[in-house]
Amino acid sequence: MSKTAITHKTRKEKIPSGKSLAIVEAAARVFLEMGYGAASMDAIAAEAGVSKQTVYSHFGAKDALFEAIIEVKCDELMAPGSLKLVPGQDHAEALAAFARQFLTTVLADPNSALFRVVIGESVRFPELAEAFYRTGPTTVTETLASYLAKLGDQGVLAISNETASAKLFFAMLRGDLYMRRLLGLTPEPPAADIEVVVDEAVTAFLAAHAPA
Amino acid sequence: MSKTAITHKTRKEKIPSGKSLAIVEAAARVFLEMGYGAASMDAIAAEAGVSKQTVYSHFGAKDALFEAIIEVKCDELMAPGSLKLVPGQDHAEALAAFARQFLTTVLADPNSALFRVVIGESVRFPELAEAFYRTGPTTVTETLASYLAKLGDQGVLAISNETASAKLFFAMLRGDLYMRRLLGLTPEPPAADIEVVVDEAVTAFLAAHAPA
DNA sequence: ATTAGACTAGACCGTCTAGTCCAATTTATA
DNA sequence: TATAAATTGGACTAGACGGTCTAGTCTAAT
Repeated sequence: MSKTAITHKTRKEKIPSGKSLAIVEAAARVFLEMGYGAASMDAIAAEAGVSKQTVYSHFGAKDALFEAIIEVKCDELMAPGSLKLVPGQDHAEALAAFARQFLTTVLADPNSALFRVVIGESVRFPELAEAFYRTGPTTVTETLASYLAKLGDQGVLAISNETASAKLFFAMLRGDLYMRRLLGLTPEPPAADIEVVVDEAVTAFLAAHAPA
Repeated sequence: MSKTAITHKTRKEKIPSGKSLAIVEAAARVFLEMGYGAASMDAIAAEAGVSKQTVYSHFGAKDALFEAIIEVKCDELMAPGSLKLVPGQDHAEALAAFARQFLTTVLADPNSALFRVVIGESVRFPELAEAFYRTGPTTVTETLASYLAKLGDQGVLAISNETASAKLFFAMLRGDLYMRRLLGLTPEPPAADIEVVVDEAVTAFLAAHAPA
């Protein structure tokens, strides 16, 4: 009697299967587009092509579904190993390639929508904001910082505080274009626009860290 | 009968008088704290110590009230002339002072809440996002750009594109601390924390624009 | 004393939404 | 095929919310 498993764990509780996946994807679309408040469970069920009850069977409540969606999307954001920093080449080009990947990812449509929603709901869902910060900025900063430390040791760059320098580099990348994306004032930018930002940042960064 | 003037324009339609002001302030508090969706007109009326009908007499509807509040707050953000760039002194210190003012303002509590709300509601209220961008980033960038152009002409700094350089400078200021404020992960920072960011940004900026 | 308009408190309406319930139906499993 | 589990669809509850309306108070000018 109404014992519909709240947490879907039949068999292997692996990756969300058919319906569950459909719900997650639909919810992601609706939540990211409309925000938490304006998104209705009916809309999500309809978008998933699934009955409302099924949504509630898989995820118990709206906030739980929202949290699940955001966590999934945060992981996806970093998942594809896309943010790889490959050394070996000339360091300016390595930095540029890294920056290019970062900006392309971060400025892409679903991701900037994700950021917007996380910021907008950071009061109601502080844990999500923290999780976002941890999987996003923190991770990526550490990656760059350890690379910068290496460059510093090799004397290629003058690095006194690799973490601070890494943060500064990302700050340079999050410039005007980034802000306009945050405010929804600009569509997903073409690669050329990104390249301009990357060039400026890399140039300035290298100048600011030129070895003595 | 029941012809309570929708737009309160008795006498001189000046600055919002008693009740009107109370409503604006209460609405600002509630909207900035809870966001548009979660804020209820009842809560605003209660917070203002005013009847609901009075709120509706002064501002016709929820969205109108919200837009009014955001516009007022955007203006306040830039109003106090606080963002003055005073030349004359040593240019490093002028830049630092400007940066200090900027960050102190932008990281202050009601202002970062404002930014959060504008971002969160940028889909529903695109005009507000645009207005925010115009009164905020655009204005401040122009101020700095014209100063940088002067420094460039004097040969103090190597400035090839003053607007791009100004944007880069602000990007450097919007670093990790800024991001954590956006996500609501940190309370209003003490002046010392701001000073660190300012120093790093100014140092890097000057290094990147050192004259040949 | 009258009048007009701002204001109040709260009832009220219609709508929307989260969440529940259930009988009927589909799907999967054994 | 038979049985159990998952799903459906839609009715339903309960409450919040935007917005309106009413009845009545207060104040200041006429």
